[in-house]
Amino acid sequence: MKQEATCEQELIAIRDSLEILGGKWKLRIMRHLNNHITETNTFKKIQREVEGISAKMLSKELQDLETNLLITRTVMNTRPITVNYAITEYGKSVFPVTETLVQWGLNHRQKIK
Amino acid sequence: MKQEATCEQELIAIRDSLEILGGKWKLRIMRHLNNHITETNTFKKIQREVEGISAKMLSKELQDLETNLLITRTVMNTRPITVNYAITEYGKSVFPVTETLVQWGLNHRQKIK
DNA sequence: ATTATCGGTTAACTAAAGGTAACCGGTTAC
DNA sequence: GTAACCGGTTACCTTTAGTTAACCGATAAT
Repeated sequence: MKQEATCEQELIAIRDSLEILGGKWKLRIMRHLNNHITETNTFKKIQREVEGISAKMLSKELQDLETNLLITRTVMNTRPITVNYAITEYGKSVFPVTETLVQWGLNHRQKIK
Repeated sequence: MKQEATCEQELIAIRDSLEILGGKWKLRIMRHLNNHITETNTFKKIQREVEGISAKMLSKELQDLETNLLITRTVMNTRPITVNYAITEYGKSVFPVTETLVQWGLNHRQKIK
């Protein structure tokens, strides 16, 4: 549901969101997982498809997202071992955030060209 | 209008958006200006109401936002001189982004408590 | 004359984010 | 046995973000 808040509370809410979702990679990872929600998403696959991210950053960002219950990490019983990352129900709540950023970015690109 | 894109283009769009709107302060400043769109927003007033921001950061962030045509800066003919910052028509397009972050932040705060 | 307000700038610094490259154990294919 | 793939970790370094405090000129109030 839509919630009401004072301007001050709104700014605090933005700060809270950015603490969890801010930085260069987290929202991109979340969007990617949401776009591939029916597939298995291994570490290497994510690294290939979220262009430019290093193993170190990906590892750290995935840990942060898991800590905040936005994704799950599952070690699969395969040879060689693979690890599947999946978005949680709660993680799906991030979709509107990524969607507005996608739309704004697409629109901005059109505007400046 | 809503635009369609491939997953790859979507991730690029998010990157583009974050290049312009990312960081700790820009979205908070934009939200504040949007919430006080009918008032005059002077430097000191913004600094008081966007809690925690230093003069240096505010100055820098306002310059960045002006460069990207999201806000205007107007020196007023008052004594002492005041400067009014106002959101542009284009700047209003950022509102949905801040709105989803506000809602997510409010919801998250409820969830973890 | 002194103090205060406005709208900043500057310098010096610290902290956080992010990048690069080497390396790890385990497994499988050649 | 050697090379390749998976899923990372570690150490080292650079860059960016952000903080603190001092200071500036102009104007106005006491």
